[in-house]
Amino acid sequence: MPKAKTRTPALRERLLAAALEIVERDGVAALTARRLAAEAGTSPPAVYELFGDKAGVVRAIFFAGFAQLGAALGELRDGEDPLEDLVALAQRYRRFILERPALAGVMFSRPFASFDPAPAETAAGAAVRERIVGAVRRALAAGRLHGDPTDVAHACVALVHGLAAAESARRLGSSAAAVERRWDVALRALLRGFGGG
Amino acid sequence: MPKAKTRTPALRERLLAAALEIVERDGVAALTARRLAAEAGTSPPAVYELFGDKAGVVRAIFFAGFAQLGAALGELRDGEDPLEDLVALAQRYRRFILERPALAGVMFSRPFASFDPAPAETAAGAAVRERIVGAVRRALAAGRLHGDPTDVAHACVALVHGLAAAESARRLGSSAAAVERRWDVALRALLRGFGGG
DNA sequence: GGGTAAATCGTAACAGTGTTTCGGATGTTT
DNA sequence: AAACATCCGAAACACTGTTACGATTTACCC
Repeated sequence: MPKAKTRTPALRERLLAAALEIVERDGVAALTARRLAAEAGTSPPAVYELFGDKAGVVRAIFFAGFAQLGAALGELRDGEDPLEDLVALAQRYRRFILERPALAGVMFSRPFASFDPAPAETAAGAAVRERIVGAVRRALAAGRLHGDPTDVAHACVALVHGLAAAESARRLGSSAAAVERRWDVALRALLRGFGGG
Repeated sequence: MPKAKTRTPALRERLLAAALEIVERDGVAALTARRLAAEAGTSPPAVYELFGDKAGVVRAIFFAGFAQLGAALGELRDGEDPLEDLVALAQRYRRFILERPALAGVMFSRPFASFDPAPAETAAGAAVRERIVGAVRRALAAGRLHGDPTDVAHACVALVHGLAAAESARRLGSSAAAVERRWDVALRALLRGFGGG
């Protein structure tokens, strides 16, 4: 038999952690196969065995980012007012972008890429979407919103995603106060339009 | 004296046209200095003399994209109902993004960290912003909407981007009718939330 | 006209990238 | 100890952004 394998799932996790660190420390441009391998104490071919290609590394970062965002949203507890829960979700969403700008850049950098129909990509954001959709459903059940649940949920998710992408590209305004106000104004307007107070 | 210069503004325009074609045909990853130079019948150093560096080429595409979007929106004529004008603008915006996903990707993602879209978009997107904010202002003047025009415009644009991202990821619904309805429902809810009837 | 000088162009080079090959190292088995 | 199967990473390959520099072309001057 051969010698013991070191290119294991454990090494994959170490590489992914190193990749996230490189991206957050030096930006996505600094993420190269050689640097990543060195940072994790291995060699470039290991990266290719474990991730396929460089796009695979970026894809893994993309997944990890949405997983972390989903976890952050999951920490929020449901309150009395489902509408305020939705606002709180949006605020947490925004805080994530502010705290991890480089990671958010990777997550929102391919806005309309004519991706190959990648079901995995949509799976990445499933937890995030689920959280928002759940709050919408509760608001509908409480009579605070009206309309088709799926339509309302899609609209809310789209607006939050659009605001996140805009802020991540620094396109939502120059002053922090203006950006924050725009999140609030936009979200409350949409909720009001769906019958919310 | 020297020989006649060929790296003129005219060549710059030919290069820019070739760059747009490459991006739309093969994606932004296929845009390399050598390919671009070959496509325009010149050599790589010409690209660097006329655009500075590769980021300069991308920046030029960014500007050209907003000019084209501004022209597309400019073709729409004002109607009687400012709210319907806004809906029509959104639909045209949507069509642009879906018809030219690669170009839209360059325009609405942050291609380079050193390239801050905020001030650049101020210059490039002037016509676009003018068109949307103008329609919002008319709606405000007609008493059909309420709020800060810039805030309202940003909210509309964010929603449009979010819906476009969802649609191009095939996440907005399976049937064309459902997708269409969701665009309409979401947009009209937002306008309603801003005081539109 | 011939020679000089200036200015332009594109070839070729440099460093660094993603990616793959392959020879040597490693451990197991007989 | 010898044979063997397997794994790893140094090195190679094609390509990238970018730049230095020699070849080439033109205008001018004597």
